[in-house]
Amino acid sequence: MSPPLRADAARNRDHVLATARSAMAEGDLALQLNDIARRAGVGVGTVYRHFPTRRALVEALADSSFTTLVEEAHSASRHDVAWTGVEVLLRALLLAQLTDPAFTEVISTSPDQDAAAGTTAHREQFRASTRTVLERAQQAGSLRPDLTEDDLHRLVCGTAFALRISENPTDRLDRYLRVLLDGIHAGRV
Amino acid sequence: MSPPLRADAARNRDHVLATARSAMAEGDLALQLNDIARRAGVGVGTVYRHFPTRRALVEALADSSFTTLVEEAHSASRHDVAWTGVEVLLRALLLAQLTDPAFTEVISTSPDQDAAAGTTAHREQFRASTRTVLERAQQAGSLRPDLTEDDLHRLVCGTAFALRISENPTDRLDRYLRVLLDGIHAGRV
Amino acid sequence: MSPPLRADAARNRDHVLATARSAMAEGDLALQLNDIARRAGVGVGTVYRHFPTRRALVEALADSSFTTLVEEAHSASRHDVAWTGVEVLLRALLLAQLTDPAFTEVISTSPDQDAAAGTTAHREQFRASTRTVLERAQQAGSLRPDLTEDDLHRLVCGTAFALRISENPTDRLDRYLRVLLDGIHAGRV
Amino acid sequence: MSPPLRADAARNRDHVLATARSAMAEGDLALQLNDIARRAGVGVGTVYRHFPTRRALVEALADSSFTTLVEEAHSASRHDVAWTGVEVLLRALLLAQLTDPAFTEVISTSPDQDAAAGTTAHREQFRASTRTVLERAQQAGSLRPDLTEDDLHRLVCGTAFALRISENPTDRLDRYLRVLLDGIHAGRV
DNA sequence: AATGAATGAGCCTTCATTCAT
DNA sequence: GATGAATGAAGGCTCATTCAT
Repeated sequence: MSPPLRADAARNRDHVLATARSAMAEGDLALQLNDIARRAGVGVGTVYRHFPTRRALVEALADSSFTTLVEEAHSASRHDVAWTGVEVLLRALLLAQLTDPAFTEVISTSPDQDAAAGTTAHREQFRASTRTVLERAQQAGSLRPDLTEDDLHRLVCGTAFALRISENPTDRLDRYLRVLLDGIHAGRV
Repeated sequence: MSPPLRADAARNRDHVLATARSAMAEGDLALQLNDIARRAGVGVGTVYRHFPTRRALVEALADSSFTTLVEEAHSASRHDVAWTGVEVLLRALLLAQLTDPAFTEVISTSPDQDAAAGTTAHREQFRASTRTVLERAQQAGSLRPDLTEDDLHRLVCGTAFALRISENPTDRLDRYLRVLLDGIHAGRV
Repeated sequence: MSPPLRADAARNRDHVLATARSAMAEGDLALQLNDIARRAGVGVGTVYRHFPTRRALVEALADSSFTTLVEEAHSASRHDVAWTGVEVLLRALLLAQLTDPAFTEVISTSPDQDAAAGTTAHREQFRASTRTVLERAQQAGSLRPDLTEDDLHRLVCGTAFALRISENPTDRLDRYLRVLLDGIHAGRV
Repeated sequence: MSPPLRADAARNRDHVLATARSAMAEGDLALQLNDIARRAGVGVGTVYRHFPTRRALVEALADSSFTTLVEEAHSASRHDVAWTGVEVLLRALLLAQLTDPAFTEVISTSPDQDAAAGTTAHREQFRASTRTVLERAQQAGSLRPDLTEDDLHRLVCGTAFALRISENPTDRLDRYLRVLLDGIHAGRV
């Protein structure tokens, strides 16, 4: 659709992205375009050219996490054991959120009016895989039948939130994930 | 500690609080002191006198939810059936968050450097009750032994988050709470 | 409606107005609020408090010219000789435009969505007087019958424009005004 | 003076001009070079190469109106009836302004420091014809003797302005032009 | 010649906080 | 105590112009 970027432009764009990623990693979730420009040693205009809004930048940052996740979700949807698919999928989604604050923002938020095409596509693909995973597990009788794909999605976001407000998120990851998995398992109902 | 407020000052304070509560209820989570002052028909200075920081105002707003919750937690800690205590406590904590955004902010956040005495006290009392509830349930064998009081606390905040990013939080409350309760129940381990 | 300004606030407001008037007189028709603030030695916020938009400032600037003009127009509408009323009115309107660029902007422009109450009132009063002047002169047979009050209004704005793009506006004023007056006199038709 | 343009360059130039003309016709009087470039599907650099300043572009746009006008003015200067020459000339100048905003900008403005050769020439030719028309009419006793060519010029610009700030310029053209013509006719003095 | 990415000054506006009245 | 005017740092964004490709 759009022509490939010129080499120098691409380099700039990547540099801005890298800078933004660092900023977020350091906990600066505000991600102000002016600030990123300054940090990247680049004119504001350059940042605005590549990312007309803060949201556009966030989505671009989230892209790689999203790509990975989409693949993981797809393979999760083909696991021999349906329930294992659920486990794998949820862990992947949770891990992505612990790792990448930009991704967390995108995934915890309703789709943007004018999201990048890529983001919309990823979302759609991920939803599809999730739906498959969910249906298989429900048919296998291992997943509560009263949960929808949206529910799963949000419950994982909630778990990620619980981890985020904790001191050592990574240490607790397995425990909290286990709680979630046990909670959604059908056995108990 | 501080002298009782003059009657008119107290009236002002209450009015500001009421205004702020309305604002938050309407979804204005920014809660700008200037804005509140204007809405309350009161000078900015007045707001600042009573609530030197935004956080102070938020804590004041959260106070009544906190008071209620502390009572509920206390009575939960005396339930005949330990597990029922857990259920009651968690539901109360969850409900408070769905109802009162100010409370949500306070409870999802590490204690403030210079929090109001009341807030600190409430927090402590609530922690104590929670601890009791938790220990009783763990001794009764109904609650996973590997969960601490902090874990419980955060898991509920996570569940509240999951509800908050949903369309009709109230409709889903019971389902999500059930997931959480099943997840933390010891039966499965 | 709004409470009277505090003394110091009023002083500030006046100072900003004076600064803005100077700026315009010096030919700076852009009238940027930041710039005015700097020139006035006042915080930007102060300017914005008193004049939330550039237009509000312009209207405030135009106010005194408008007040004078409205009076002149009113007395013009009571002249014994209807045609003299026309002459007086048009000269007054023309002069106001040569003297006050802010007034020129307001009067050459369609009424603002949210104009100050004063501006709207002035406009209305001026229109009314103009209408009277016009009707009397038309009934006396001295003014072309095919001209409306809007036409008069705009023709004067046009004449003011002709003067503005000239080197020595004031020197030409009488000549251009004469051309206009002769042009709208009925005698010739 | 400058070498003839390469064919493709000429095509580009024309295309930019056409785009700019459309933009102005649509009421975009700002005429930002960046914007024009984008609309024309051409690099900014290309626009800058052909038109180093906004003004240069405006003058280029005005060129064709100017050419036509110069011819009309010339033929007006040869009318049998001197006064008719005045009528024809003024109407032509007025019409050009109603039709072409670029021309209006050029003609209402003092000659540019570094105007294109063509513009300067056109101006000169137009001035010459106007002077002729004016002198003949004054000698014939039909035009006020106290008007200079500059006066005529500006009075027409003023009339154009009056029309421009009106709702239906074209509907009023004849009336306003009549007012002007009657105003400058010598009969009345 | 053409391209269009980059620049960065600079305007607009908001808002937390202070302090004279 | 209450008031609300003043402050000005700070962030958002645009756009004329340059220059490497």
